[in-house]
Amino acid sequence: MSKGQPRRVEKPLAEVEALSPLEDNDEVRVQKSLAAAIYEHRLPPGTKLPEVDLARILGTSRGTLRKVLDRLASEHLVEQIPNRGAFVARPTIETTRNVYALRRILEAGVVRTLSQCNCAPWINNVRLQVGEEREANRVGDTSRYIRLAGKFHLDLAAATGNAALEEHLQRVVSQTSLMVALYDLPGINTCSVHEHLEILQAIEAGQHQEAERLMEEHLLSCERQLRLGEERQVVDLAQALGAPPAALAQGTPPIAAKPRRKRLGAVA
Amino acid sequence: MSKGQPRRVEKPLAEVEALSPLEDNDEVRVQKSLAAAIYEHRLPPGTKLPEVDLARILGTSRGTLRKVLDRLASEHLVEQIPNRGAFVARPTIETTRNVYALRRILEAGVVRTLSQCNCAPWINNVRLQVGEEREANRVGDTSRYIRLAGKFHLDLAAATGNAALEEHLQRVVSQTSLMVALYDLPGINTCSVHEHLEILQAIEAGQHQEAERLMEEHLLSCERQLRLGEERQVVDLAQALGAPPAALAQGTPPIAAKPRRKRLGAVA
DNA sequence: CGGCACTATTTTGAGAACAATAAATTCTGG
DNA sequence: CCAGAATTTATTGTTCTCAAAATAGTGCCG
Repeated sequence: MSKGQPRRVEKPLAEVEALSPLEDNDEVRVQKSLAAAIYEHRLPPGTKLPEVDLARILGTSRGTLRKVLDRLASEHLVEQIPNRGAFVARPTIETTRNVYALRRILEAGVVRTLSQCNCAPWINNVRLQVGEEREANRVGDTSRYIRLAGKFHLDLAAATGNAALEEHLQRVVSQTSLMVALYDLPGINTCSVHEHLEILQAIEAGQHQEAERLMEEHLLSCERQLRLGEERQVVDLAQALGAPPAALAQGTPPIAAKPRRKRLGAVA
Repeated sequence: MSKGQPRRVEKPLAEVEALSPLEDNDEVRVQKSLAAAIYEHRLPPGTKLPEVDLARILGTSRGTLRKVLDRLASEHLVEQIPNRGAFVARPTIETTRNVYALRRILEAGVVRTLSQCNCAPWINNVRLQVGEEREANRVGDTSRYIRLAGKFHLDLAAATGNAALEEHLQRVVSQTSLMVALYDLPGINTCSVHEHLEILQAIEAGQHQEAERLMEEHLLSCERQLRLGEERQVVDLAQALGAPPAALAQGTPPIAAKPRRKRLGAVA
């Protein structure tokens, strides 16, 4: 037989091969969209995330969206309440303190690791990005500023070449963004660009100890900018009464009802 | 109808209430089972995990098992290959080095944090457990020994009171178990009980620096016990040819085929 | 007029059936 | 007897449907 043509010819073969870095699978695309929206404060903590609406908005099926919500829940970016649905997470004050402490540990480790590497190739790129950071801050582009400020820390982690370290830091940095959204005073900006530059300088100069100290100090000052004294309820009320967000999140009610007690004795 | 009695009386109310801490949900039960089996080397790296079989064995539905596999994949305990299924993960040598480096960072942070706490209440319990550890090691109860050796590190993390730190360490410790299964020489035992005791001693004596140094040294020596020079393929062949596991994992072929190519959406 | 119980709607949770893909086997031709 | 291709089988992936739970709305009674 003429075997020049196997019978699979009708199968689309062009699109089967290249995929991973260029075009994204539906799942990862949806996950990135949602994670970015949460990270950049376009979806404030407590926002309800109804499955069908989100699926329609993001152009995917309910099943995949469900999977994405599960995964984001495992990263503590969303909370899932049984039979109630998913909400953008609202980390407690205690969690906030813990995560900042963890960040200090991780990022001190990053700086220490970097002190054994060659900084030359990447440090200039990072420095340029800090410039963009400053610019975004000046202009008032919050989303962009948040993204870049986080990217600074993640870039340092990436520069270590330790993918595991980078991944774990990614998680806590994402969580941190939620905490900033919850507890930060609106006018103040979290990461000081100046401190970022100082850290870079110390790294470049080979002053490990000093760089490590500066990083810990920087993270401490970030944490100190948060209002962690008050109860979470206060923040709720402020959000609920003070600012009707209207167009912020698509029509979502500004407060998420407290997960009522798990239905104890309904019948007395 | 007589409305004095609300109509919901016939609803079973006993089973509605208590659930969270005492009895486990199906999902978490299955996840714990699988994670424990992997952690304790009852399911060696590369083992195929077919959905229907596992679902039947663990007494759950395919859907929930699927969810559990997804979650374990996000913790890097299993690898998922599109259209091929899930396998117990086989971390590379590079990943192994990275994870050990991350453990050094995290656990040095644990010890540092502990130096600011009051050790009195918990340190005796931990010391008792190290005794059990030694006993399990002497008797040759591998599963128990693995569990206890890991538990030492996790207990220290738990003692810090930082849940986030504990959670992240949990992840890397679990991964470490896979690496030990892959790269450790069979006869040697990973965590030296003696070193654990030394670390406890230093913590109790308030010698922070020394405790931190001992911990890093301990983790370094754990990593050094692994054969990380050789390629992973060698280990594969050794497993495949040398030891027919038979009853180890239920009838699973000893090698996992190389992940071909990742797949794409495929819809034209 | 306010509170409570009931009904109805909406939303989530889970199972089952169906479709797609890769591996294994068998069949045919050289 | 071997090689290669087509079929068959087994396993995964997706979608759909149905049931359960919670919330919101409505009417009734105090």
